Amino acid sequence: MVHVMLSSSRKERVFLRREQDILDAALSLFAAPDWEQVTVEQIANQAGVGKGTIYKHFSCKEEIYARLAVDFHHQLMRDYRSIDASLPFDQIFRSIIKVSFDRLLGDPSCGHVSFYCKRGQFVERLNPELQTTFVQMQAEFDDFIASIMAQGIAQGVIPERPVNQLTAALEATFDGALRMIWNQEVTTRLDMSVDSFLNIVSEFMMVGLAGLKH
Amino acid sequence: MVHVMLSSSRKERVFLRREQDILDAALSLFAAPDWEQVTVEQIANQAGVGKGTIYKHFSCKEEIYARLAVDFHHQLMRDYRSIDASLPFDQIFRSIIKVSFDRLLGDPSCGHVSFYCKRGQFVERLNPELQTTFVQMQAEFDDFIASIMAQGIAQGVIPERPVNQLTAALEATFDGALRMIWNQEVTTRLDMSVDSFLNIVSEFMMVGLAGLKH
Amino acid sequence: MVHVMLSSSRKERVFLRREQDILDAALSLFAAPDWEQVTVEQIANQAGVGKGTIYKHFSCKEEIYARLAVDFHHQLMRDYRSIDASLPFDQIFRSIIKVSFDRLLGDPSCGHVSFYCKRGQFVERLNPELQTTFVQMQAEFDDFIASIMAQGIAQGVIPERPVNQLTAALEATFDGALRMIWNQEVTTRLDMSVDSFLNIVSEFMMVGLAGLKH
Amino acid sequence: MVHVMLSSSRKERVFLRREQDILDAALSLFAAPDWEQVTVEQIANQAGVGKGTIYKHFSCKEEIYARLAVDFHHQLMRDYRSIDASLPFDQIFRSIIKVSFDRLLGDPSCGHVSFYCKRGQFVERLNPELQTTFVQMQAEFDDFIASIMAQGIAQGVIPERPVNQLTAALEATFDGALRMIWNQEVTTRLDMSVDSFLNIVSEFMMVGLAGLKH
DNA sequence: CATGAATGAGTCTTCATTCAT
DNA sequence: TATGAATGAAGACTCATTCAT
Repeated sequence: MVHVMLSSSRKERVFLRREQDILDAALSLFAAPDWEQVTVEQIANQAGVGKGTIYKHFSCKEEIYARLAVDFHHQLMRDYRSIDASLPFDQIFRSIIKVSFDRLLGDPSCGHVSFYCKRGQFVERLNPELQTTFVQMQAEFDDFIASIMAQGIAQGVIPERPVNQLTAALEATFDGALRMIWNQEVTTRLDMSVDSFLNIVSEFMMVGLAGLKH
Repeated sequence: MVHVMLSSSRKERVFLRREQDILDAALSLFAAPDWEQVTVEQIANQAGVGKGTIYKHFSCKEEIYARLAVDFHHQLMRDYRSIDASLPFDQIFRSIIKVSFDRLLGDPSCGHVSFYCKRGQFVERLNPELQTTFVQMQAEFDDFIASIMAQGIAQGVIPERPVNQLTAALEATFDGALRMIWNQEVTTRLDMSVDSFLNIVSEFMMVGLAGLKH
Repeated sequence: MVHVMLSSSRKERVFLRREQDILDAALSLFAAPDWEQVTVEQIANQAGVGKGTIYKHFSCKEEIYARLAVDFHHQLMRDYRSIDASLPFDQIFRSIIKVSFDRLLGDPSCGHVSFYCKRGQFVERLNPELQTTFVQMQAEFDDFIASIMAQGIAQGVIPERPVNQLTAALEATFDGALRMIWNQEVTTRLDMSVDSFLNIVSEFMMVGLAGLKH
Repeated sequence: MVHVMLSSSRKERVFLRREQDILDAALSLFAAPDWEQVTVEQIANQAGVGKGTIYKHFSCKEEIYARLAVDFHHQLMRDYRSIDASLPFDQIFRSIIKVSFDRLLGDPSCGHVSFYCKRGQFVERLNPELQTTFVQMQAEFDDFIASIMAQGIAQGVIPERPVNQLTAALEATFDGALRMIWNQEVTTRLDMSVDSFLNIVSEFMMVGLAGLKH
């Protein structure tokens, strides 16, 4: 009995491992500059599986992207939660920025995926289950940010305004900065190191946030 | 002889007019939400020309995008130059932001095009001539921004730092804000009007810029 | 030893039961309008067995159809044999028609299966054993019909002609009528009830058969 | 001017000829026993054109079948109209049967196509224009049959009943007979020549029709 | 020069069948 | 024996680009 269960569990483990192989393969391909042209066949080859196998794990190509985005979200939230919540606001804030950039830059494909999944109609095309997941992810993220902002307001470091107003420009800056790095505009056009760029952007965000009028 | 020349000249005018027709057609199609799926055939139909004619004017599909980006750049620069240079820095700065957003939001296709042309490897795939044009465009833009920043520094409104450091985060914020608007994140997720969003973002940029430490 | 035999016998019973489960599952799926798109996986799911199990019982998908056709043939023959052979010919004849239509229309999947198995090359692709079975089935059916026709001839109700000539047009009418019902031509295009249609067709067959000249 | 028009007309002629090539190719492939497995690529190869060319002429695979069915309908109607309408009913009736069988048996693919297009949901999946065409075709056919039947009734050869009741069983017999010939049941199982079979079937139809009670 | 028919490589997706556990 | 994951050959359809007229 135990043996049977182990055997069954093994099969399941192998299946899940292969699913991860596929996700890893996709992620590695999405890191390349031509990530938008990645085909299901390429993913299959890279994962060392047949094309049909992909469709045992994912109902369509976009579901792979979605799953990667979900995985990425969980990683990011784990990173966030590992930040010491007792630190003063500005240190938490900087940590969040740093952690976010680290994640997104550590693997360009993460960024590509996030970016892809933000495309108009992307979520709408997913199956209902995944749509719900995406909604929950957003809520989880928003809640976290809201709690941090509340702390900042309590500490008097940032103005007392609705959270969405506080984060609006931050998100914009963050997103834009990422894209500039991915597009290699930072190192070529701006001619500065990514680190310097991130320092400036972080400073900018901190100052901008604190300076938002009441 | 004269007749022939006139005839040739008229032909040439017709030819150029047709080129503009194609560009206009492409622009109008790129305004739709499904602009990424626009085909050469659709452009040809919209322009009222044959598909083959497109290739008399542009060596490939991407060249159309490139040409639109060039045209857009010129419009934007014209807008910029129409700003009264004698105003105080912060008014000029706000005007630039306003003018930029107006252009990019007034016509979604402009945004789509700029966005498309920033894709990795896009410029590299163009023919040398267009590549040069893109480099010049960038230089022209940089020069303009540099001159404005110099003014701000001279007026003591912004810190005395290299231009690229001053503009780095601004560009990021600007880009990110645009994308958020296009993706309809502003009106749905952040649940605020585009106008409110732009006000916050502009304020944020102004404050952030002024607050960049030495 | 005895224990082993019992065990084996039970196993065997379970195995045969499972085979019937598969056949039942297939039959139930073939009843739907999209029966031509039924997949092996659907059959396995419906039967509550694994896809691989199907291939322990049937060497290929078509063999399932073949087996269903065989089962159906036996049902039909049983129906036929339950008709009182001492009745006058025309009552027997009408009973046969009625029984046949009842069977084939009572369960659409029976019809779909018969129809499928009549497709060109279908029998030829089967394994020799099944081919033989099909030949025997046909022979059994032909013999039965021949005996009925002989009765009719003896009673002077139908002309004295070779059986194949007597049944040729009957079969055609019967087949065609079935298909018209399945295709819903009867209720839509002809705009009559299936019952009225069957009455007319039965009458037509009876009259046509009796009227075949010598 | 004339030259230009001729030139334009030539292109059009070539285009139409190629369309006919594709239809001819499809028709020839649909004649084979494995006609249900014919692929777009096969049609393209047979027609000597590229796969993409097919889609310049037909929006999808099923449209090819539909067009073939339309063409076939016109041929058949032309055949029908060439029958001398002043003949006595039973001669007209036999002519119609003969002409129909000749057409459908002269080219097996015609039959396959008619058969395919009668499949449930086939017409529903076509574009509205073709759906209308199919409705009109049916109406045209029905009108023709109705006029013939009216003649038969007027001559007192067949009972005075609604047309749909008169034709219901005829259609069934006709359809069934065709399928039996295509499936080679006639020559193998019934062991008679197609001609003999057709004679019997025609006789059967004539007798059955005349004998339908009031 | 203008045209649009022709092209065919490339895309996603399906499914009968196999085979290791 | 039962399983279901894996396979890969097809399949329908798309579209940027070419080229004969």
